[in-house]
Amino acid sequence: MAAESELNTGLLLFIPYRALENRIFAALAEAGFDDFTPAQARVLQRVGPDGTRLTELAEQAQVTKQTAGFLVDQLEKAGYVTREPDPTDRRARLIRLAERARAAQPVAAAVVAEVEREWEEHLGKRRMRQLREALTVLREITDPWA
Amino acid sequence: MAAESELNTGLLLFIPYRALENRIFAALAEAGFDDFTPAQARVLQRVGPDGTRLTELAEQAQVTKQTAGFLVDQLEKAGYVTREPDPTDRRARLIRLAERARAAQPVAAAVVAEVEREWEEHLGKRRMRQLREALTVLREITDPWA
DNA sequence: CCAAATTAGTCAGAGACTCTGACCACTGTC
DNA sequence: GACAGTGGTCAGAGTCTCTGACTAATTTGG
Repeated sequence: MAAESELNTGLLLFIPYRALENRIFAALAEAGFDDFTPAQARVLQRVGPDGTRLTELAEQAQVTKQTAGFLVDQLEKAGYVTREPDPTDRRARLIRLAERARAAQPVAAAVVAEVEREWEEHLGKRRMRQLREALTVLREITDPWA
Repeated sequence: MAAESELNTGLLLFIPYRALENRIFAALAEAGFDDFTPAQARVLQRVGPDGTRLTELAEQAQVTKQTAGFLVDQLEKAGYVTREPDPTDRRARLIRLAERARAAQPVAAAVVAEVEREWEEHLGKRRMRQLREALTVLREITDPWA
């Protein structure tokens, strides 16, 4: 609610985050991956290589499992994920990345690499390293599930 | 879509941002300011001390002006903002903070200060300063409207 | 072993958010 | 003073998210 020269750290964190997200989204759309929404992407991003349970996705994305289920439905219809029974627990099902998601990964990774390179160029190697180090340490007390 | 030890910088930025936002939201709710939503808060946060036009709020919050108008309607009904004619342009109206928003500000500010103190304690003064400096410089190339 | 508590997920319904498209009122320019 | 541009609203639809209630499978305690 203020706009003095010293922004609060939260907004300072958010600004580059959103810039990166926008870039990724635009690049994916340009590459033909324009059939999913930001909300779906936030869930998709958290599907692990060996599959992930719905409840776990919901926790990490900080939504209810109903919401996560709804989003996974869309992603499944669009061919980005599959649902398979979890061999270790017959109540559960594992969400796995499908072909279309694996095709999108390199595109997203390339943009992330490109943006990080731009940032490093602007900040300088030293400050970029300091930024990542500080954020990594900060994660210890701000990441509720890790 | 990956979970190696080295997270991409975007996620690293997002984790503490969300942690801070959650803290602010919880504190405001506990203080009785529980009658607004996150989406409304993101708009409210951007109302300047001398009032701000709807279009400007929309740009900064990265939503359409229709969406911003919808959110301002809610905030107005809940007593957080007022709409007044802009003396310099009869098409425009200035959104201004109302009493209830001014009452909430110190609560939010206190939480931000508290969280920043915790972060500084965990990171150390030096790394905290480096973090803020890097983010401030990064803003130069990631903040589209500033 | 079995009853109770817990956990994984779904279904139903409602509210909140966001968009596109169409539109009106005012401003600034030539 | 027409006209392109800007500030804002109205209408309608699609998306996201939640609460509450429920089923099925697992885990726990006696």
